[in-house]
Amino acid sequence: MSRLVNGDETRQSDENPTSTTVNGAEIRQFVERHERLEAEKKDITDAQKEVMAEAKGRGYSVSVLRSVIALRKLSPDDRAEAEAVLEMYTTALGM
Amino acid sequence: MSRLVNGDETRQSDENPTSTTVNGAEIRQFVERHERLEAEKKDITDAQKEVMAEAKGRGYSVSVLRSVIALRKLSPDDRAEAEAVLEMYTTALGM
Amino acid sequence: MSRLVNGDETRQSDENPTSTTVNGAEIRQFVERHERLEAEKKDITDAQKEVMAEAKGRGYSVSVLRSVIALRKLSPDDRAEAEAVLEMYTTALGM
Amino acid sequence: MSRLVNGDETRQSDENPTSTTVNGAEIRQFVERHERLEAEKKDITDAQKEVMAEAKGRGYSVSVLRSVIALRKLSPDDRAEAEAVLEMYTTALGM
DNA sequence: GCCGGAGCTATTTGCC
DNA sequence: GGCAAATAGCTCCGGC
Repeated sequence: MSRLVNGDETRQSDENPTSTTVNGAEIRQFVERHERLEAEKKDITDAQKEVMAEAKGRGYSVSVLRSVIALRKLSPDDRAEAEAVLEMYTTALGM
Repeated sequence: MSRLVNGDETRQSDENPTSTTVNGAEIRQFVERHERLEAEKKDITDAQKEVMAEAKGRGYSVSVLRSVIALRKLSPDDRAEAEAVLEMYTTALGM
Repeated sequence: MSRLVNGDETRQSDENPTSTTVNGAEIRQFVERHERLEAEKKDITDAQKEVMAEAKGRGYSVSVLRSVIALRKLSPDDRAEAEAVLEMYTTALGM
Repeated sequence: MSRLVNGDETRQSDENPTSTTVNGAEIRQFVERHERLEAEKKDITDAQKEVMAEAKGRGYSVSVLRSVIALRKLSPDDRAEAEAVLEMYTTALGM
């Protein structure tokens, strides 16, 4: 059976009765730091939703705004290619 | 069943020829706020990776840590129980 | 307390011991017909995935194909407007 | 993080000037197969609506029927149990 | 006729 | 890099 944790056997020894406590605290640190960051991400995601909701309230199309943001993410070359490919397909279909 | 754009959303009457400029600034506000938030999310994701990398460097299994976090996520209303589960897991792992 | 089923009390009377059987058969008919149709939908969805997988295997971009299909769904007017709105936004942003 | 198109997917060498026509037919095949399947799905969805409408006309609660179907979906591996649950519900409802 | 909730589709993220 | 699970957005249905 393989071990679920990485090597460094000394840190996992049963010889030291305090090691569990120490490791528990340590693992808890990592877990809670990660969870805290996760919560921050959620807050930001919510803020993004607010941005879109506000834009919608101002009369803008949320879906188009999303498209604009996606386009801005593309490098100019990528964007040119994206448009070229779409046009190639639509042209091939007579659209 | 899906539409690329919402029905009525131009928000552009032909009456005011300067509206494009004004809207340009407004659109830019929304777009840039959204992009800024996206960048923050990326920073946080990177920070999470650092947390995991550090934990790994301390000898912990990243996959086990992820499992622990996932378990805690399942019962957010009962943190005491979540902590008991965490302890059970760490104990079972000889930690 | 509100009743979960619609009126027509006579169909739910306890006076007739056979009504449960009759209604059980009837409800089962509806449920199973619905489930059968659901299974057919799933088969079709799977077939659609196969179509896309095959197209991908032939070297086409699945995402662009999806865009093409979405465009074909739009009425010519809707499509023109969608493109106009996107262009308006990108122009306003100097893109 | 998202791209509008996949990286290398043009599938169009410049060596063969007729490839667009050929690909047009090929693209059309994929697109139309997909659209045809979509239409079939719509027919089935309509049939499902008819089932529910008919059940409603027979005095049943659409929402309860949906619940029953959802329950059966949860344990597809144990149809006997699902049927027991169905009977329990129908009995509890005085049906 | 509108609002809220649920189901489904599509995109994204993590794993192999 | 591909695949699969998780998440978010969208659409539709039912209820008020």
